[in-house]
Amino acid sequence: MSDLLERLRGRGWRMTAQRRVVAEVLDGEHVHLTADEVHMRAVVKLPEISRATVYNTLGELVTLGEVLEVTTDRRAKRYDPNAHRPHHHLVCAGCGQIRDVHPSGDPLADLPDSERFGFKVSDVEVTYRGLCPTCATTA
Amino acid sequence: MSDLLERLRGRGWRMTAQRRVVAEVLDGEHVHLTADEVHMRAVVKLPEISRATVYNTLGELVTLGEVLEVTTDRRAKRYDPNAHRPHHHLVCAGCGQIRDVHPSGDPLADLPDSERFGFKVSDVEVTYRGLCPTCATTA
DNA sequence: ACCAGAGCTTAGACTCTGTCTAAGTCAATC
DNA sequence: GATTGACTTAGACAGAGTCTAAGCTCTGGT
Ligand SMILES: [Mn+2]
Ligand SMILES: [Mn+2]
Ligand SMILES: [Zn+2]
Ligand SMILES: [Zn+2]
Repeated sequence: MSDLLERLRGRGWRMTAQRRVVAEVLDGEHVHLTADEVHMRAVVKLPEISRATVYNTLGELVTLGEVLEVTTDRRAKRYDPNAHRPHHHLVCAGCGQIRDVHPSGDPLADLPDSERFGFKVSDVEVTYRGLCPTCATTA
Repeated sequence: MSDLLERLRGRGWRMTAQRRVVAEVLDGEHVHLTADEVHMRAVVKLPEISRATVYNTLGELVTLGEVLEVTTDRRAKRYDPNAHRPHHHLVCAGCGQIRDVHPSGDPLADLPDSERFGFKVSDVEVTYRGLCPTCATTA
């Protein structure tokens, strides 16, 4: 993802300090940050960056397919820089941490035509839920 | 689900007009309503019922396992009275409608131990996304 | 049947995410 | 270096849900 900035420039993006910093934050952390977490980390590098710009930039990156949105609950959306290798997620119901997982099997193939109701099905998300080792023992 | 009220009484619930009405709304409609939609329908039967009570009652029903929460986007959560037959969901990206689907295969079995990171995995949600026949042609 | 009181309901304030707006700033081009 | 349209900003706004404090009511015990 280090060539993200190049790809963006190629798409006609103005290269601003703000966009660079948001890209750096996502590049550095292969985790699933909320917009406010991205903002907090961006502020360290560029104190005057605004919340609105972080939201705008994240939205643009999602539209470009460079970052995925992950919604596992009604709390804040999380932004996933691992957009280029398909995967699913395992979420701890206790602490909310998210891990990337790669199940075997193809859930799209598991949906027979008779269960598609004429929909053009284009995507499937699988969310596993459970308790991480820490939360399981602290329960 | 018509014996829902009985089960709830058995669990020590006080039987109030408000709870009865919420249960009736969910019983009557095998669809996926938002809390505000439940409230609107409840108000028809019991005009003074409050939004807070609808939220409280839905939350209790979810805790008891009588109703499922379905979060397919960042809009309002939806409440699913079909809690006793496992199923997954197919969501139209255009109009937001939700259908119950029953894929073959068991996604839980498809998650190898090496991909569980020591989690106690208890549940899996599969969300198919696509366009319904109407939205696919109107696109 | 009546009472006490725990449990339930209510209105509205509040929180949390995220979006929008209008004014100011700046990167890219000339 | 000037121009200009894209970008950024602060803060207002909105939607969904939670919380609170006060009042009401269901239920069990008498
Ligand atoms: Mn991920
Ligand atoms: Mn359902
Ligand atoms: Zn945990
Ligand atoms: Zn549709």
